[in-house]
Amino acid sequence: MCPLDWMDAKSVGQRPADAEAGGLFDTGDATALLENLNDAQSDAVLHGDGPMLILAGAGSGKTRVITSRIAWLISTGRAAPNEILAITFTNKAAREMRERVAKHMPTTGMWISTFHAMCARILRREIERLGPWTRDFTIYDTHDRNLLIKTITKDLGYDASRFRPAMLGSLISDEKTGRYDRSDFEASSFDGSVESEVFVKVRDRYDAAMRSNNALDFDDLLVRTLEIFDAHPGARDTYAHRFRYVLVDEYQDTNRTQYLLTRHLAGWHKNLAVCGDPDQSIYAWRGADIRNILDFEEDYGAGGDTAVQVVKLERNYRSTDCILGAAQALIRHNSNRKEKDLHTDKQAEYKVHVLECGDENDEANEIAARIHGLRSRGVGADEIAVFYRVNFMQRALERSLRFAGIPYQIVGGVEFYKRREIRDLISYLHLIVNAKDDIACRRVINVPARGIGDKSLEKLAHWGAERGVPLLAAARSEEARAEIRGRAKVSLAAFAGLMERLEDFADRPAGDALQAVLDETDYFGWIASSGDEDAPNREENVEELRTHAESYDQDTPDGGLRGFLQEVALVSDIDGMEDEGGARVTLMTLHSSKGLEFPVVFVAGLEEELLPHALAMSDSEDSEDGVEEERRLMYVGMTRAQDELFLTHARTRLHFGESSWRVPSRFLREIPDEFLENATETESDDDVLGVYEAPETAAPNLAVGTRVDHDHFGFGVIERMQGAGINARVTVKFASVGSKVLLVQYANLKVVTA
DNA sequence: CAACTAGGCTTTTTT
DNA sequence: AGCCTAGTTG
Repeated sequence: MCPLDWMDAKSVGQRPADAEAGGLFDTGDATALLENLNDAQSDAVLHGDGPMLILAGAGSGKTRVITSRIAWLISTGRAAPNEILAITFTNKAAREMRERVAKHMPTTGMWISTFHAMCARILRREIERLGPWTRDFTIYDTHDRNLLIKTITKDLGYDASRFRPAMLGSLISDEKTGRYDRSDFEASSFDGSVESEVFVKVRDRYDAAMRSNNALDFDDLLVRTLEIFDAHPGARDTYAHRFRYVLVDEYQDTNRTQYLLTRHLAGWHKNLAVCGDPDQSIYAWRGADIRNILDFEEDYGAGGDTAVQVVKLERNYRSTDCILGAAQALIRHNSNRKEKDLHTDKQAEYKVHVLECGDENDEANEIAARIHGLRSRGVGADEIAVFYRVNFMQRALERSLRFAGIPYQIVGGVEFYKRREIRDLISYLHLIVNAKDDIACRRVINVPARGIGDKSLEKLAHWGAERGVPLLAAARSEEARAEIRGRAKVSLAAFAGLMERLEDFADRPAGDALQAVLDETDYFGWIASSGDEDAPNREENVEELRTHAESYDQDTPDGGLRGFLQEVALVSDIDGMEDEGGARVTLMTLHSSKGLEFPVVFVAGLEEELLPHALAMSDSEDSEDGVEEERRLMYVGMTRAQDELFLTHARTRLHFGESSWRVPSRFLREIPDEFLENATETESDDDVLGVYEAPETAAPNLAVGTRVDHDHFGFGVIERMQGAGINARVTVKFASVGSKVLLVQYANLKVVTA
């Protein structure tokens, strides 16, 4: 096998279970594909050549249309499998689409992936055209990116707490995803300020560092591919000629760079089908530009020889009329949208439930209790999902579910690949493949702790920088080590030797390489001796990584360490979601829920400042744009539900260790009563911007004489209550320390019932 | 010079 | 409540 082709290994291994060996697919299969499609759906499936825009409302059977279309194109001989390019939003969606197409025919040679995975694949072949990079480049995730920016910022002598790496990083990203034009930058007050001066300096240094580290960040994957397409038409045409049909899903969430890539890829055959729903555009903050889909018709129709075929999928097969009605009523509050007539035949058995709760724990307990009820009614745990706006909300939910004995899985959150031990080991592997990866080297040079501290590291980095030599090369240089004394010097030599022994594993299977790292570093020994109470957990994580690597080797014999690292770099939260392994309730952010569906859905935290989120309203130029995107997010969440939908909010919530009063979300008021059950008390008597009145006492369940439990002071009895709302105070007589006056909102008192 | 401990400050969402 | 930074100790 040609070494450049190792990225193809994966698709080669894929073989549909029910494909007939050899032979073509009988045309009868094509008619079977069209069964049970409505008119609009079959229009989309049967569209011939030329551009097509599929406006697919929530739950309108979009995935089925795309997969049927692919199958139709192939079974009618319009395209060979390797002439199909389908781009999805997540790796999980790509995997599912491949599986569904595979039910009809072999998918060998078909490209079904995300933009990022596609670009990574192209770059593994083409990037050497751009100069310093080699095809062994490392992909940096956001965390790696921020680490590098931080060292650069400090290196330039700036205060990293004033110029925060994450902030600078997202500006760099904004530029690359085309969120801002150059002219926007120049026109803004940002230009010419100290901030912009710092930004420009950091950005240029970052760019240079990425080249010398032989690394690319997520945005670079797209941008560098685009650069190659622009500068090397021959290279571009290889792909443009190959892909006779191009399909892009979730088109409303593509950014400027992805738009341009799509233009290149579909530029030859011009058979581009895009699919999406402007009402579900929720990634503007990441550079997604809704104009891509809104202007598609004009864009691809104007001056072209074929008009754009526009198909509207407006029949919803997912939700009940009540859920759909509520969601539609909500989204109509967005002024900046095209109205569409989404309808369903499914009669509601239940209205949308609105649950008002005391605090975040009550909310979580209430959800757990409802789930318990649902399950005893025969609803499977895997048929239930809980969505929330921000990750920290997961903790309270998790605790309640665990307490209630309800099995659950969390998508995202403390992601597996973000855990320290996993990052350490992956960094070792990166360093084996790409010796120029200074971020990886910095990470592992003192892991396990071998007495190489900041000072030695900086000396080494300085030595390397002066000579334009990577950190690892410096560590391996006797001359560089001569500048360092004591135990650090000895350890450095040991580290150099270690890496030399690991070097050869670059071309070996991932499992072997990982095992070598574990052996060489005595990683388990180091975990065990750390005395960390978390040690067993960390060992387990490492075991899981080992299993992961081994199964990758098994499934992808030609992938090797490089292939494994690539896959790992691009896995997303949602990709880890398991469909098997016992029925479990799924917990995830609203953003992650896109594209999924569940019979029963809970959306928690329907409060102002949380949903819509405060930062979404403050940080865009136009706060109304921010609110509209939040409303779309809510819309996405609601339309995931098939039969039953619960919306919950709390009166107080603990955030940053402080409890505060919450105002129910405006989104609740925007849903007409007719769709709701248990309308909240704020419904009736509030004007448009109604303010939620805090109850007289901070906690209605507290009263003089109530027995309470306090985290620190233990048991006590309430002697006196004063103040109201946020100032409410109680005097509690504790068994241990006598009487104390406490602010109710901070005290976290639990009523003792027994 | 590296490992350990206390205070400050922060988190929206993710390929 | 946690993570990072700065200050302290071995």
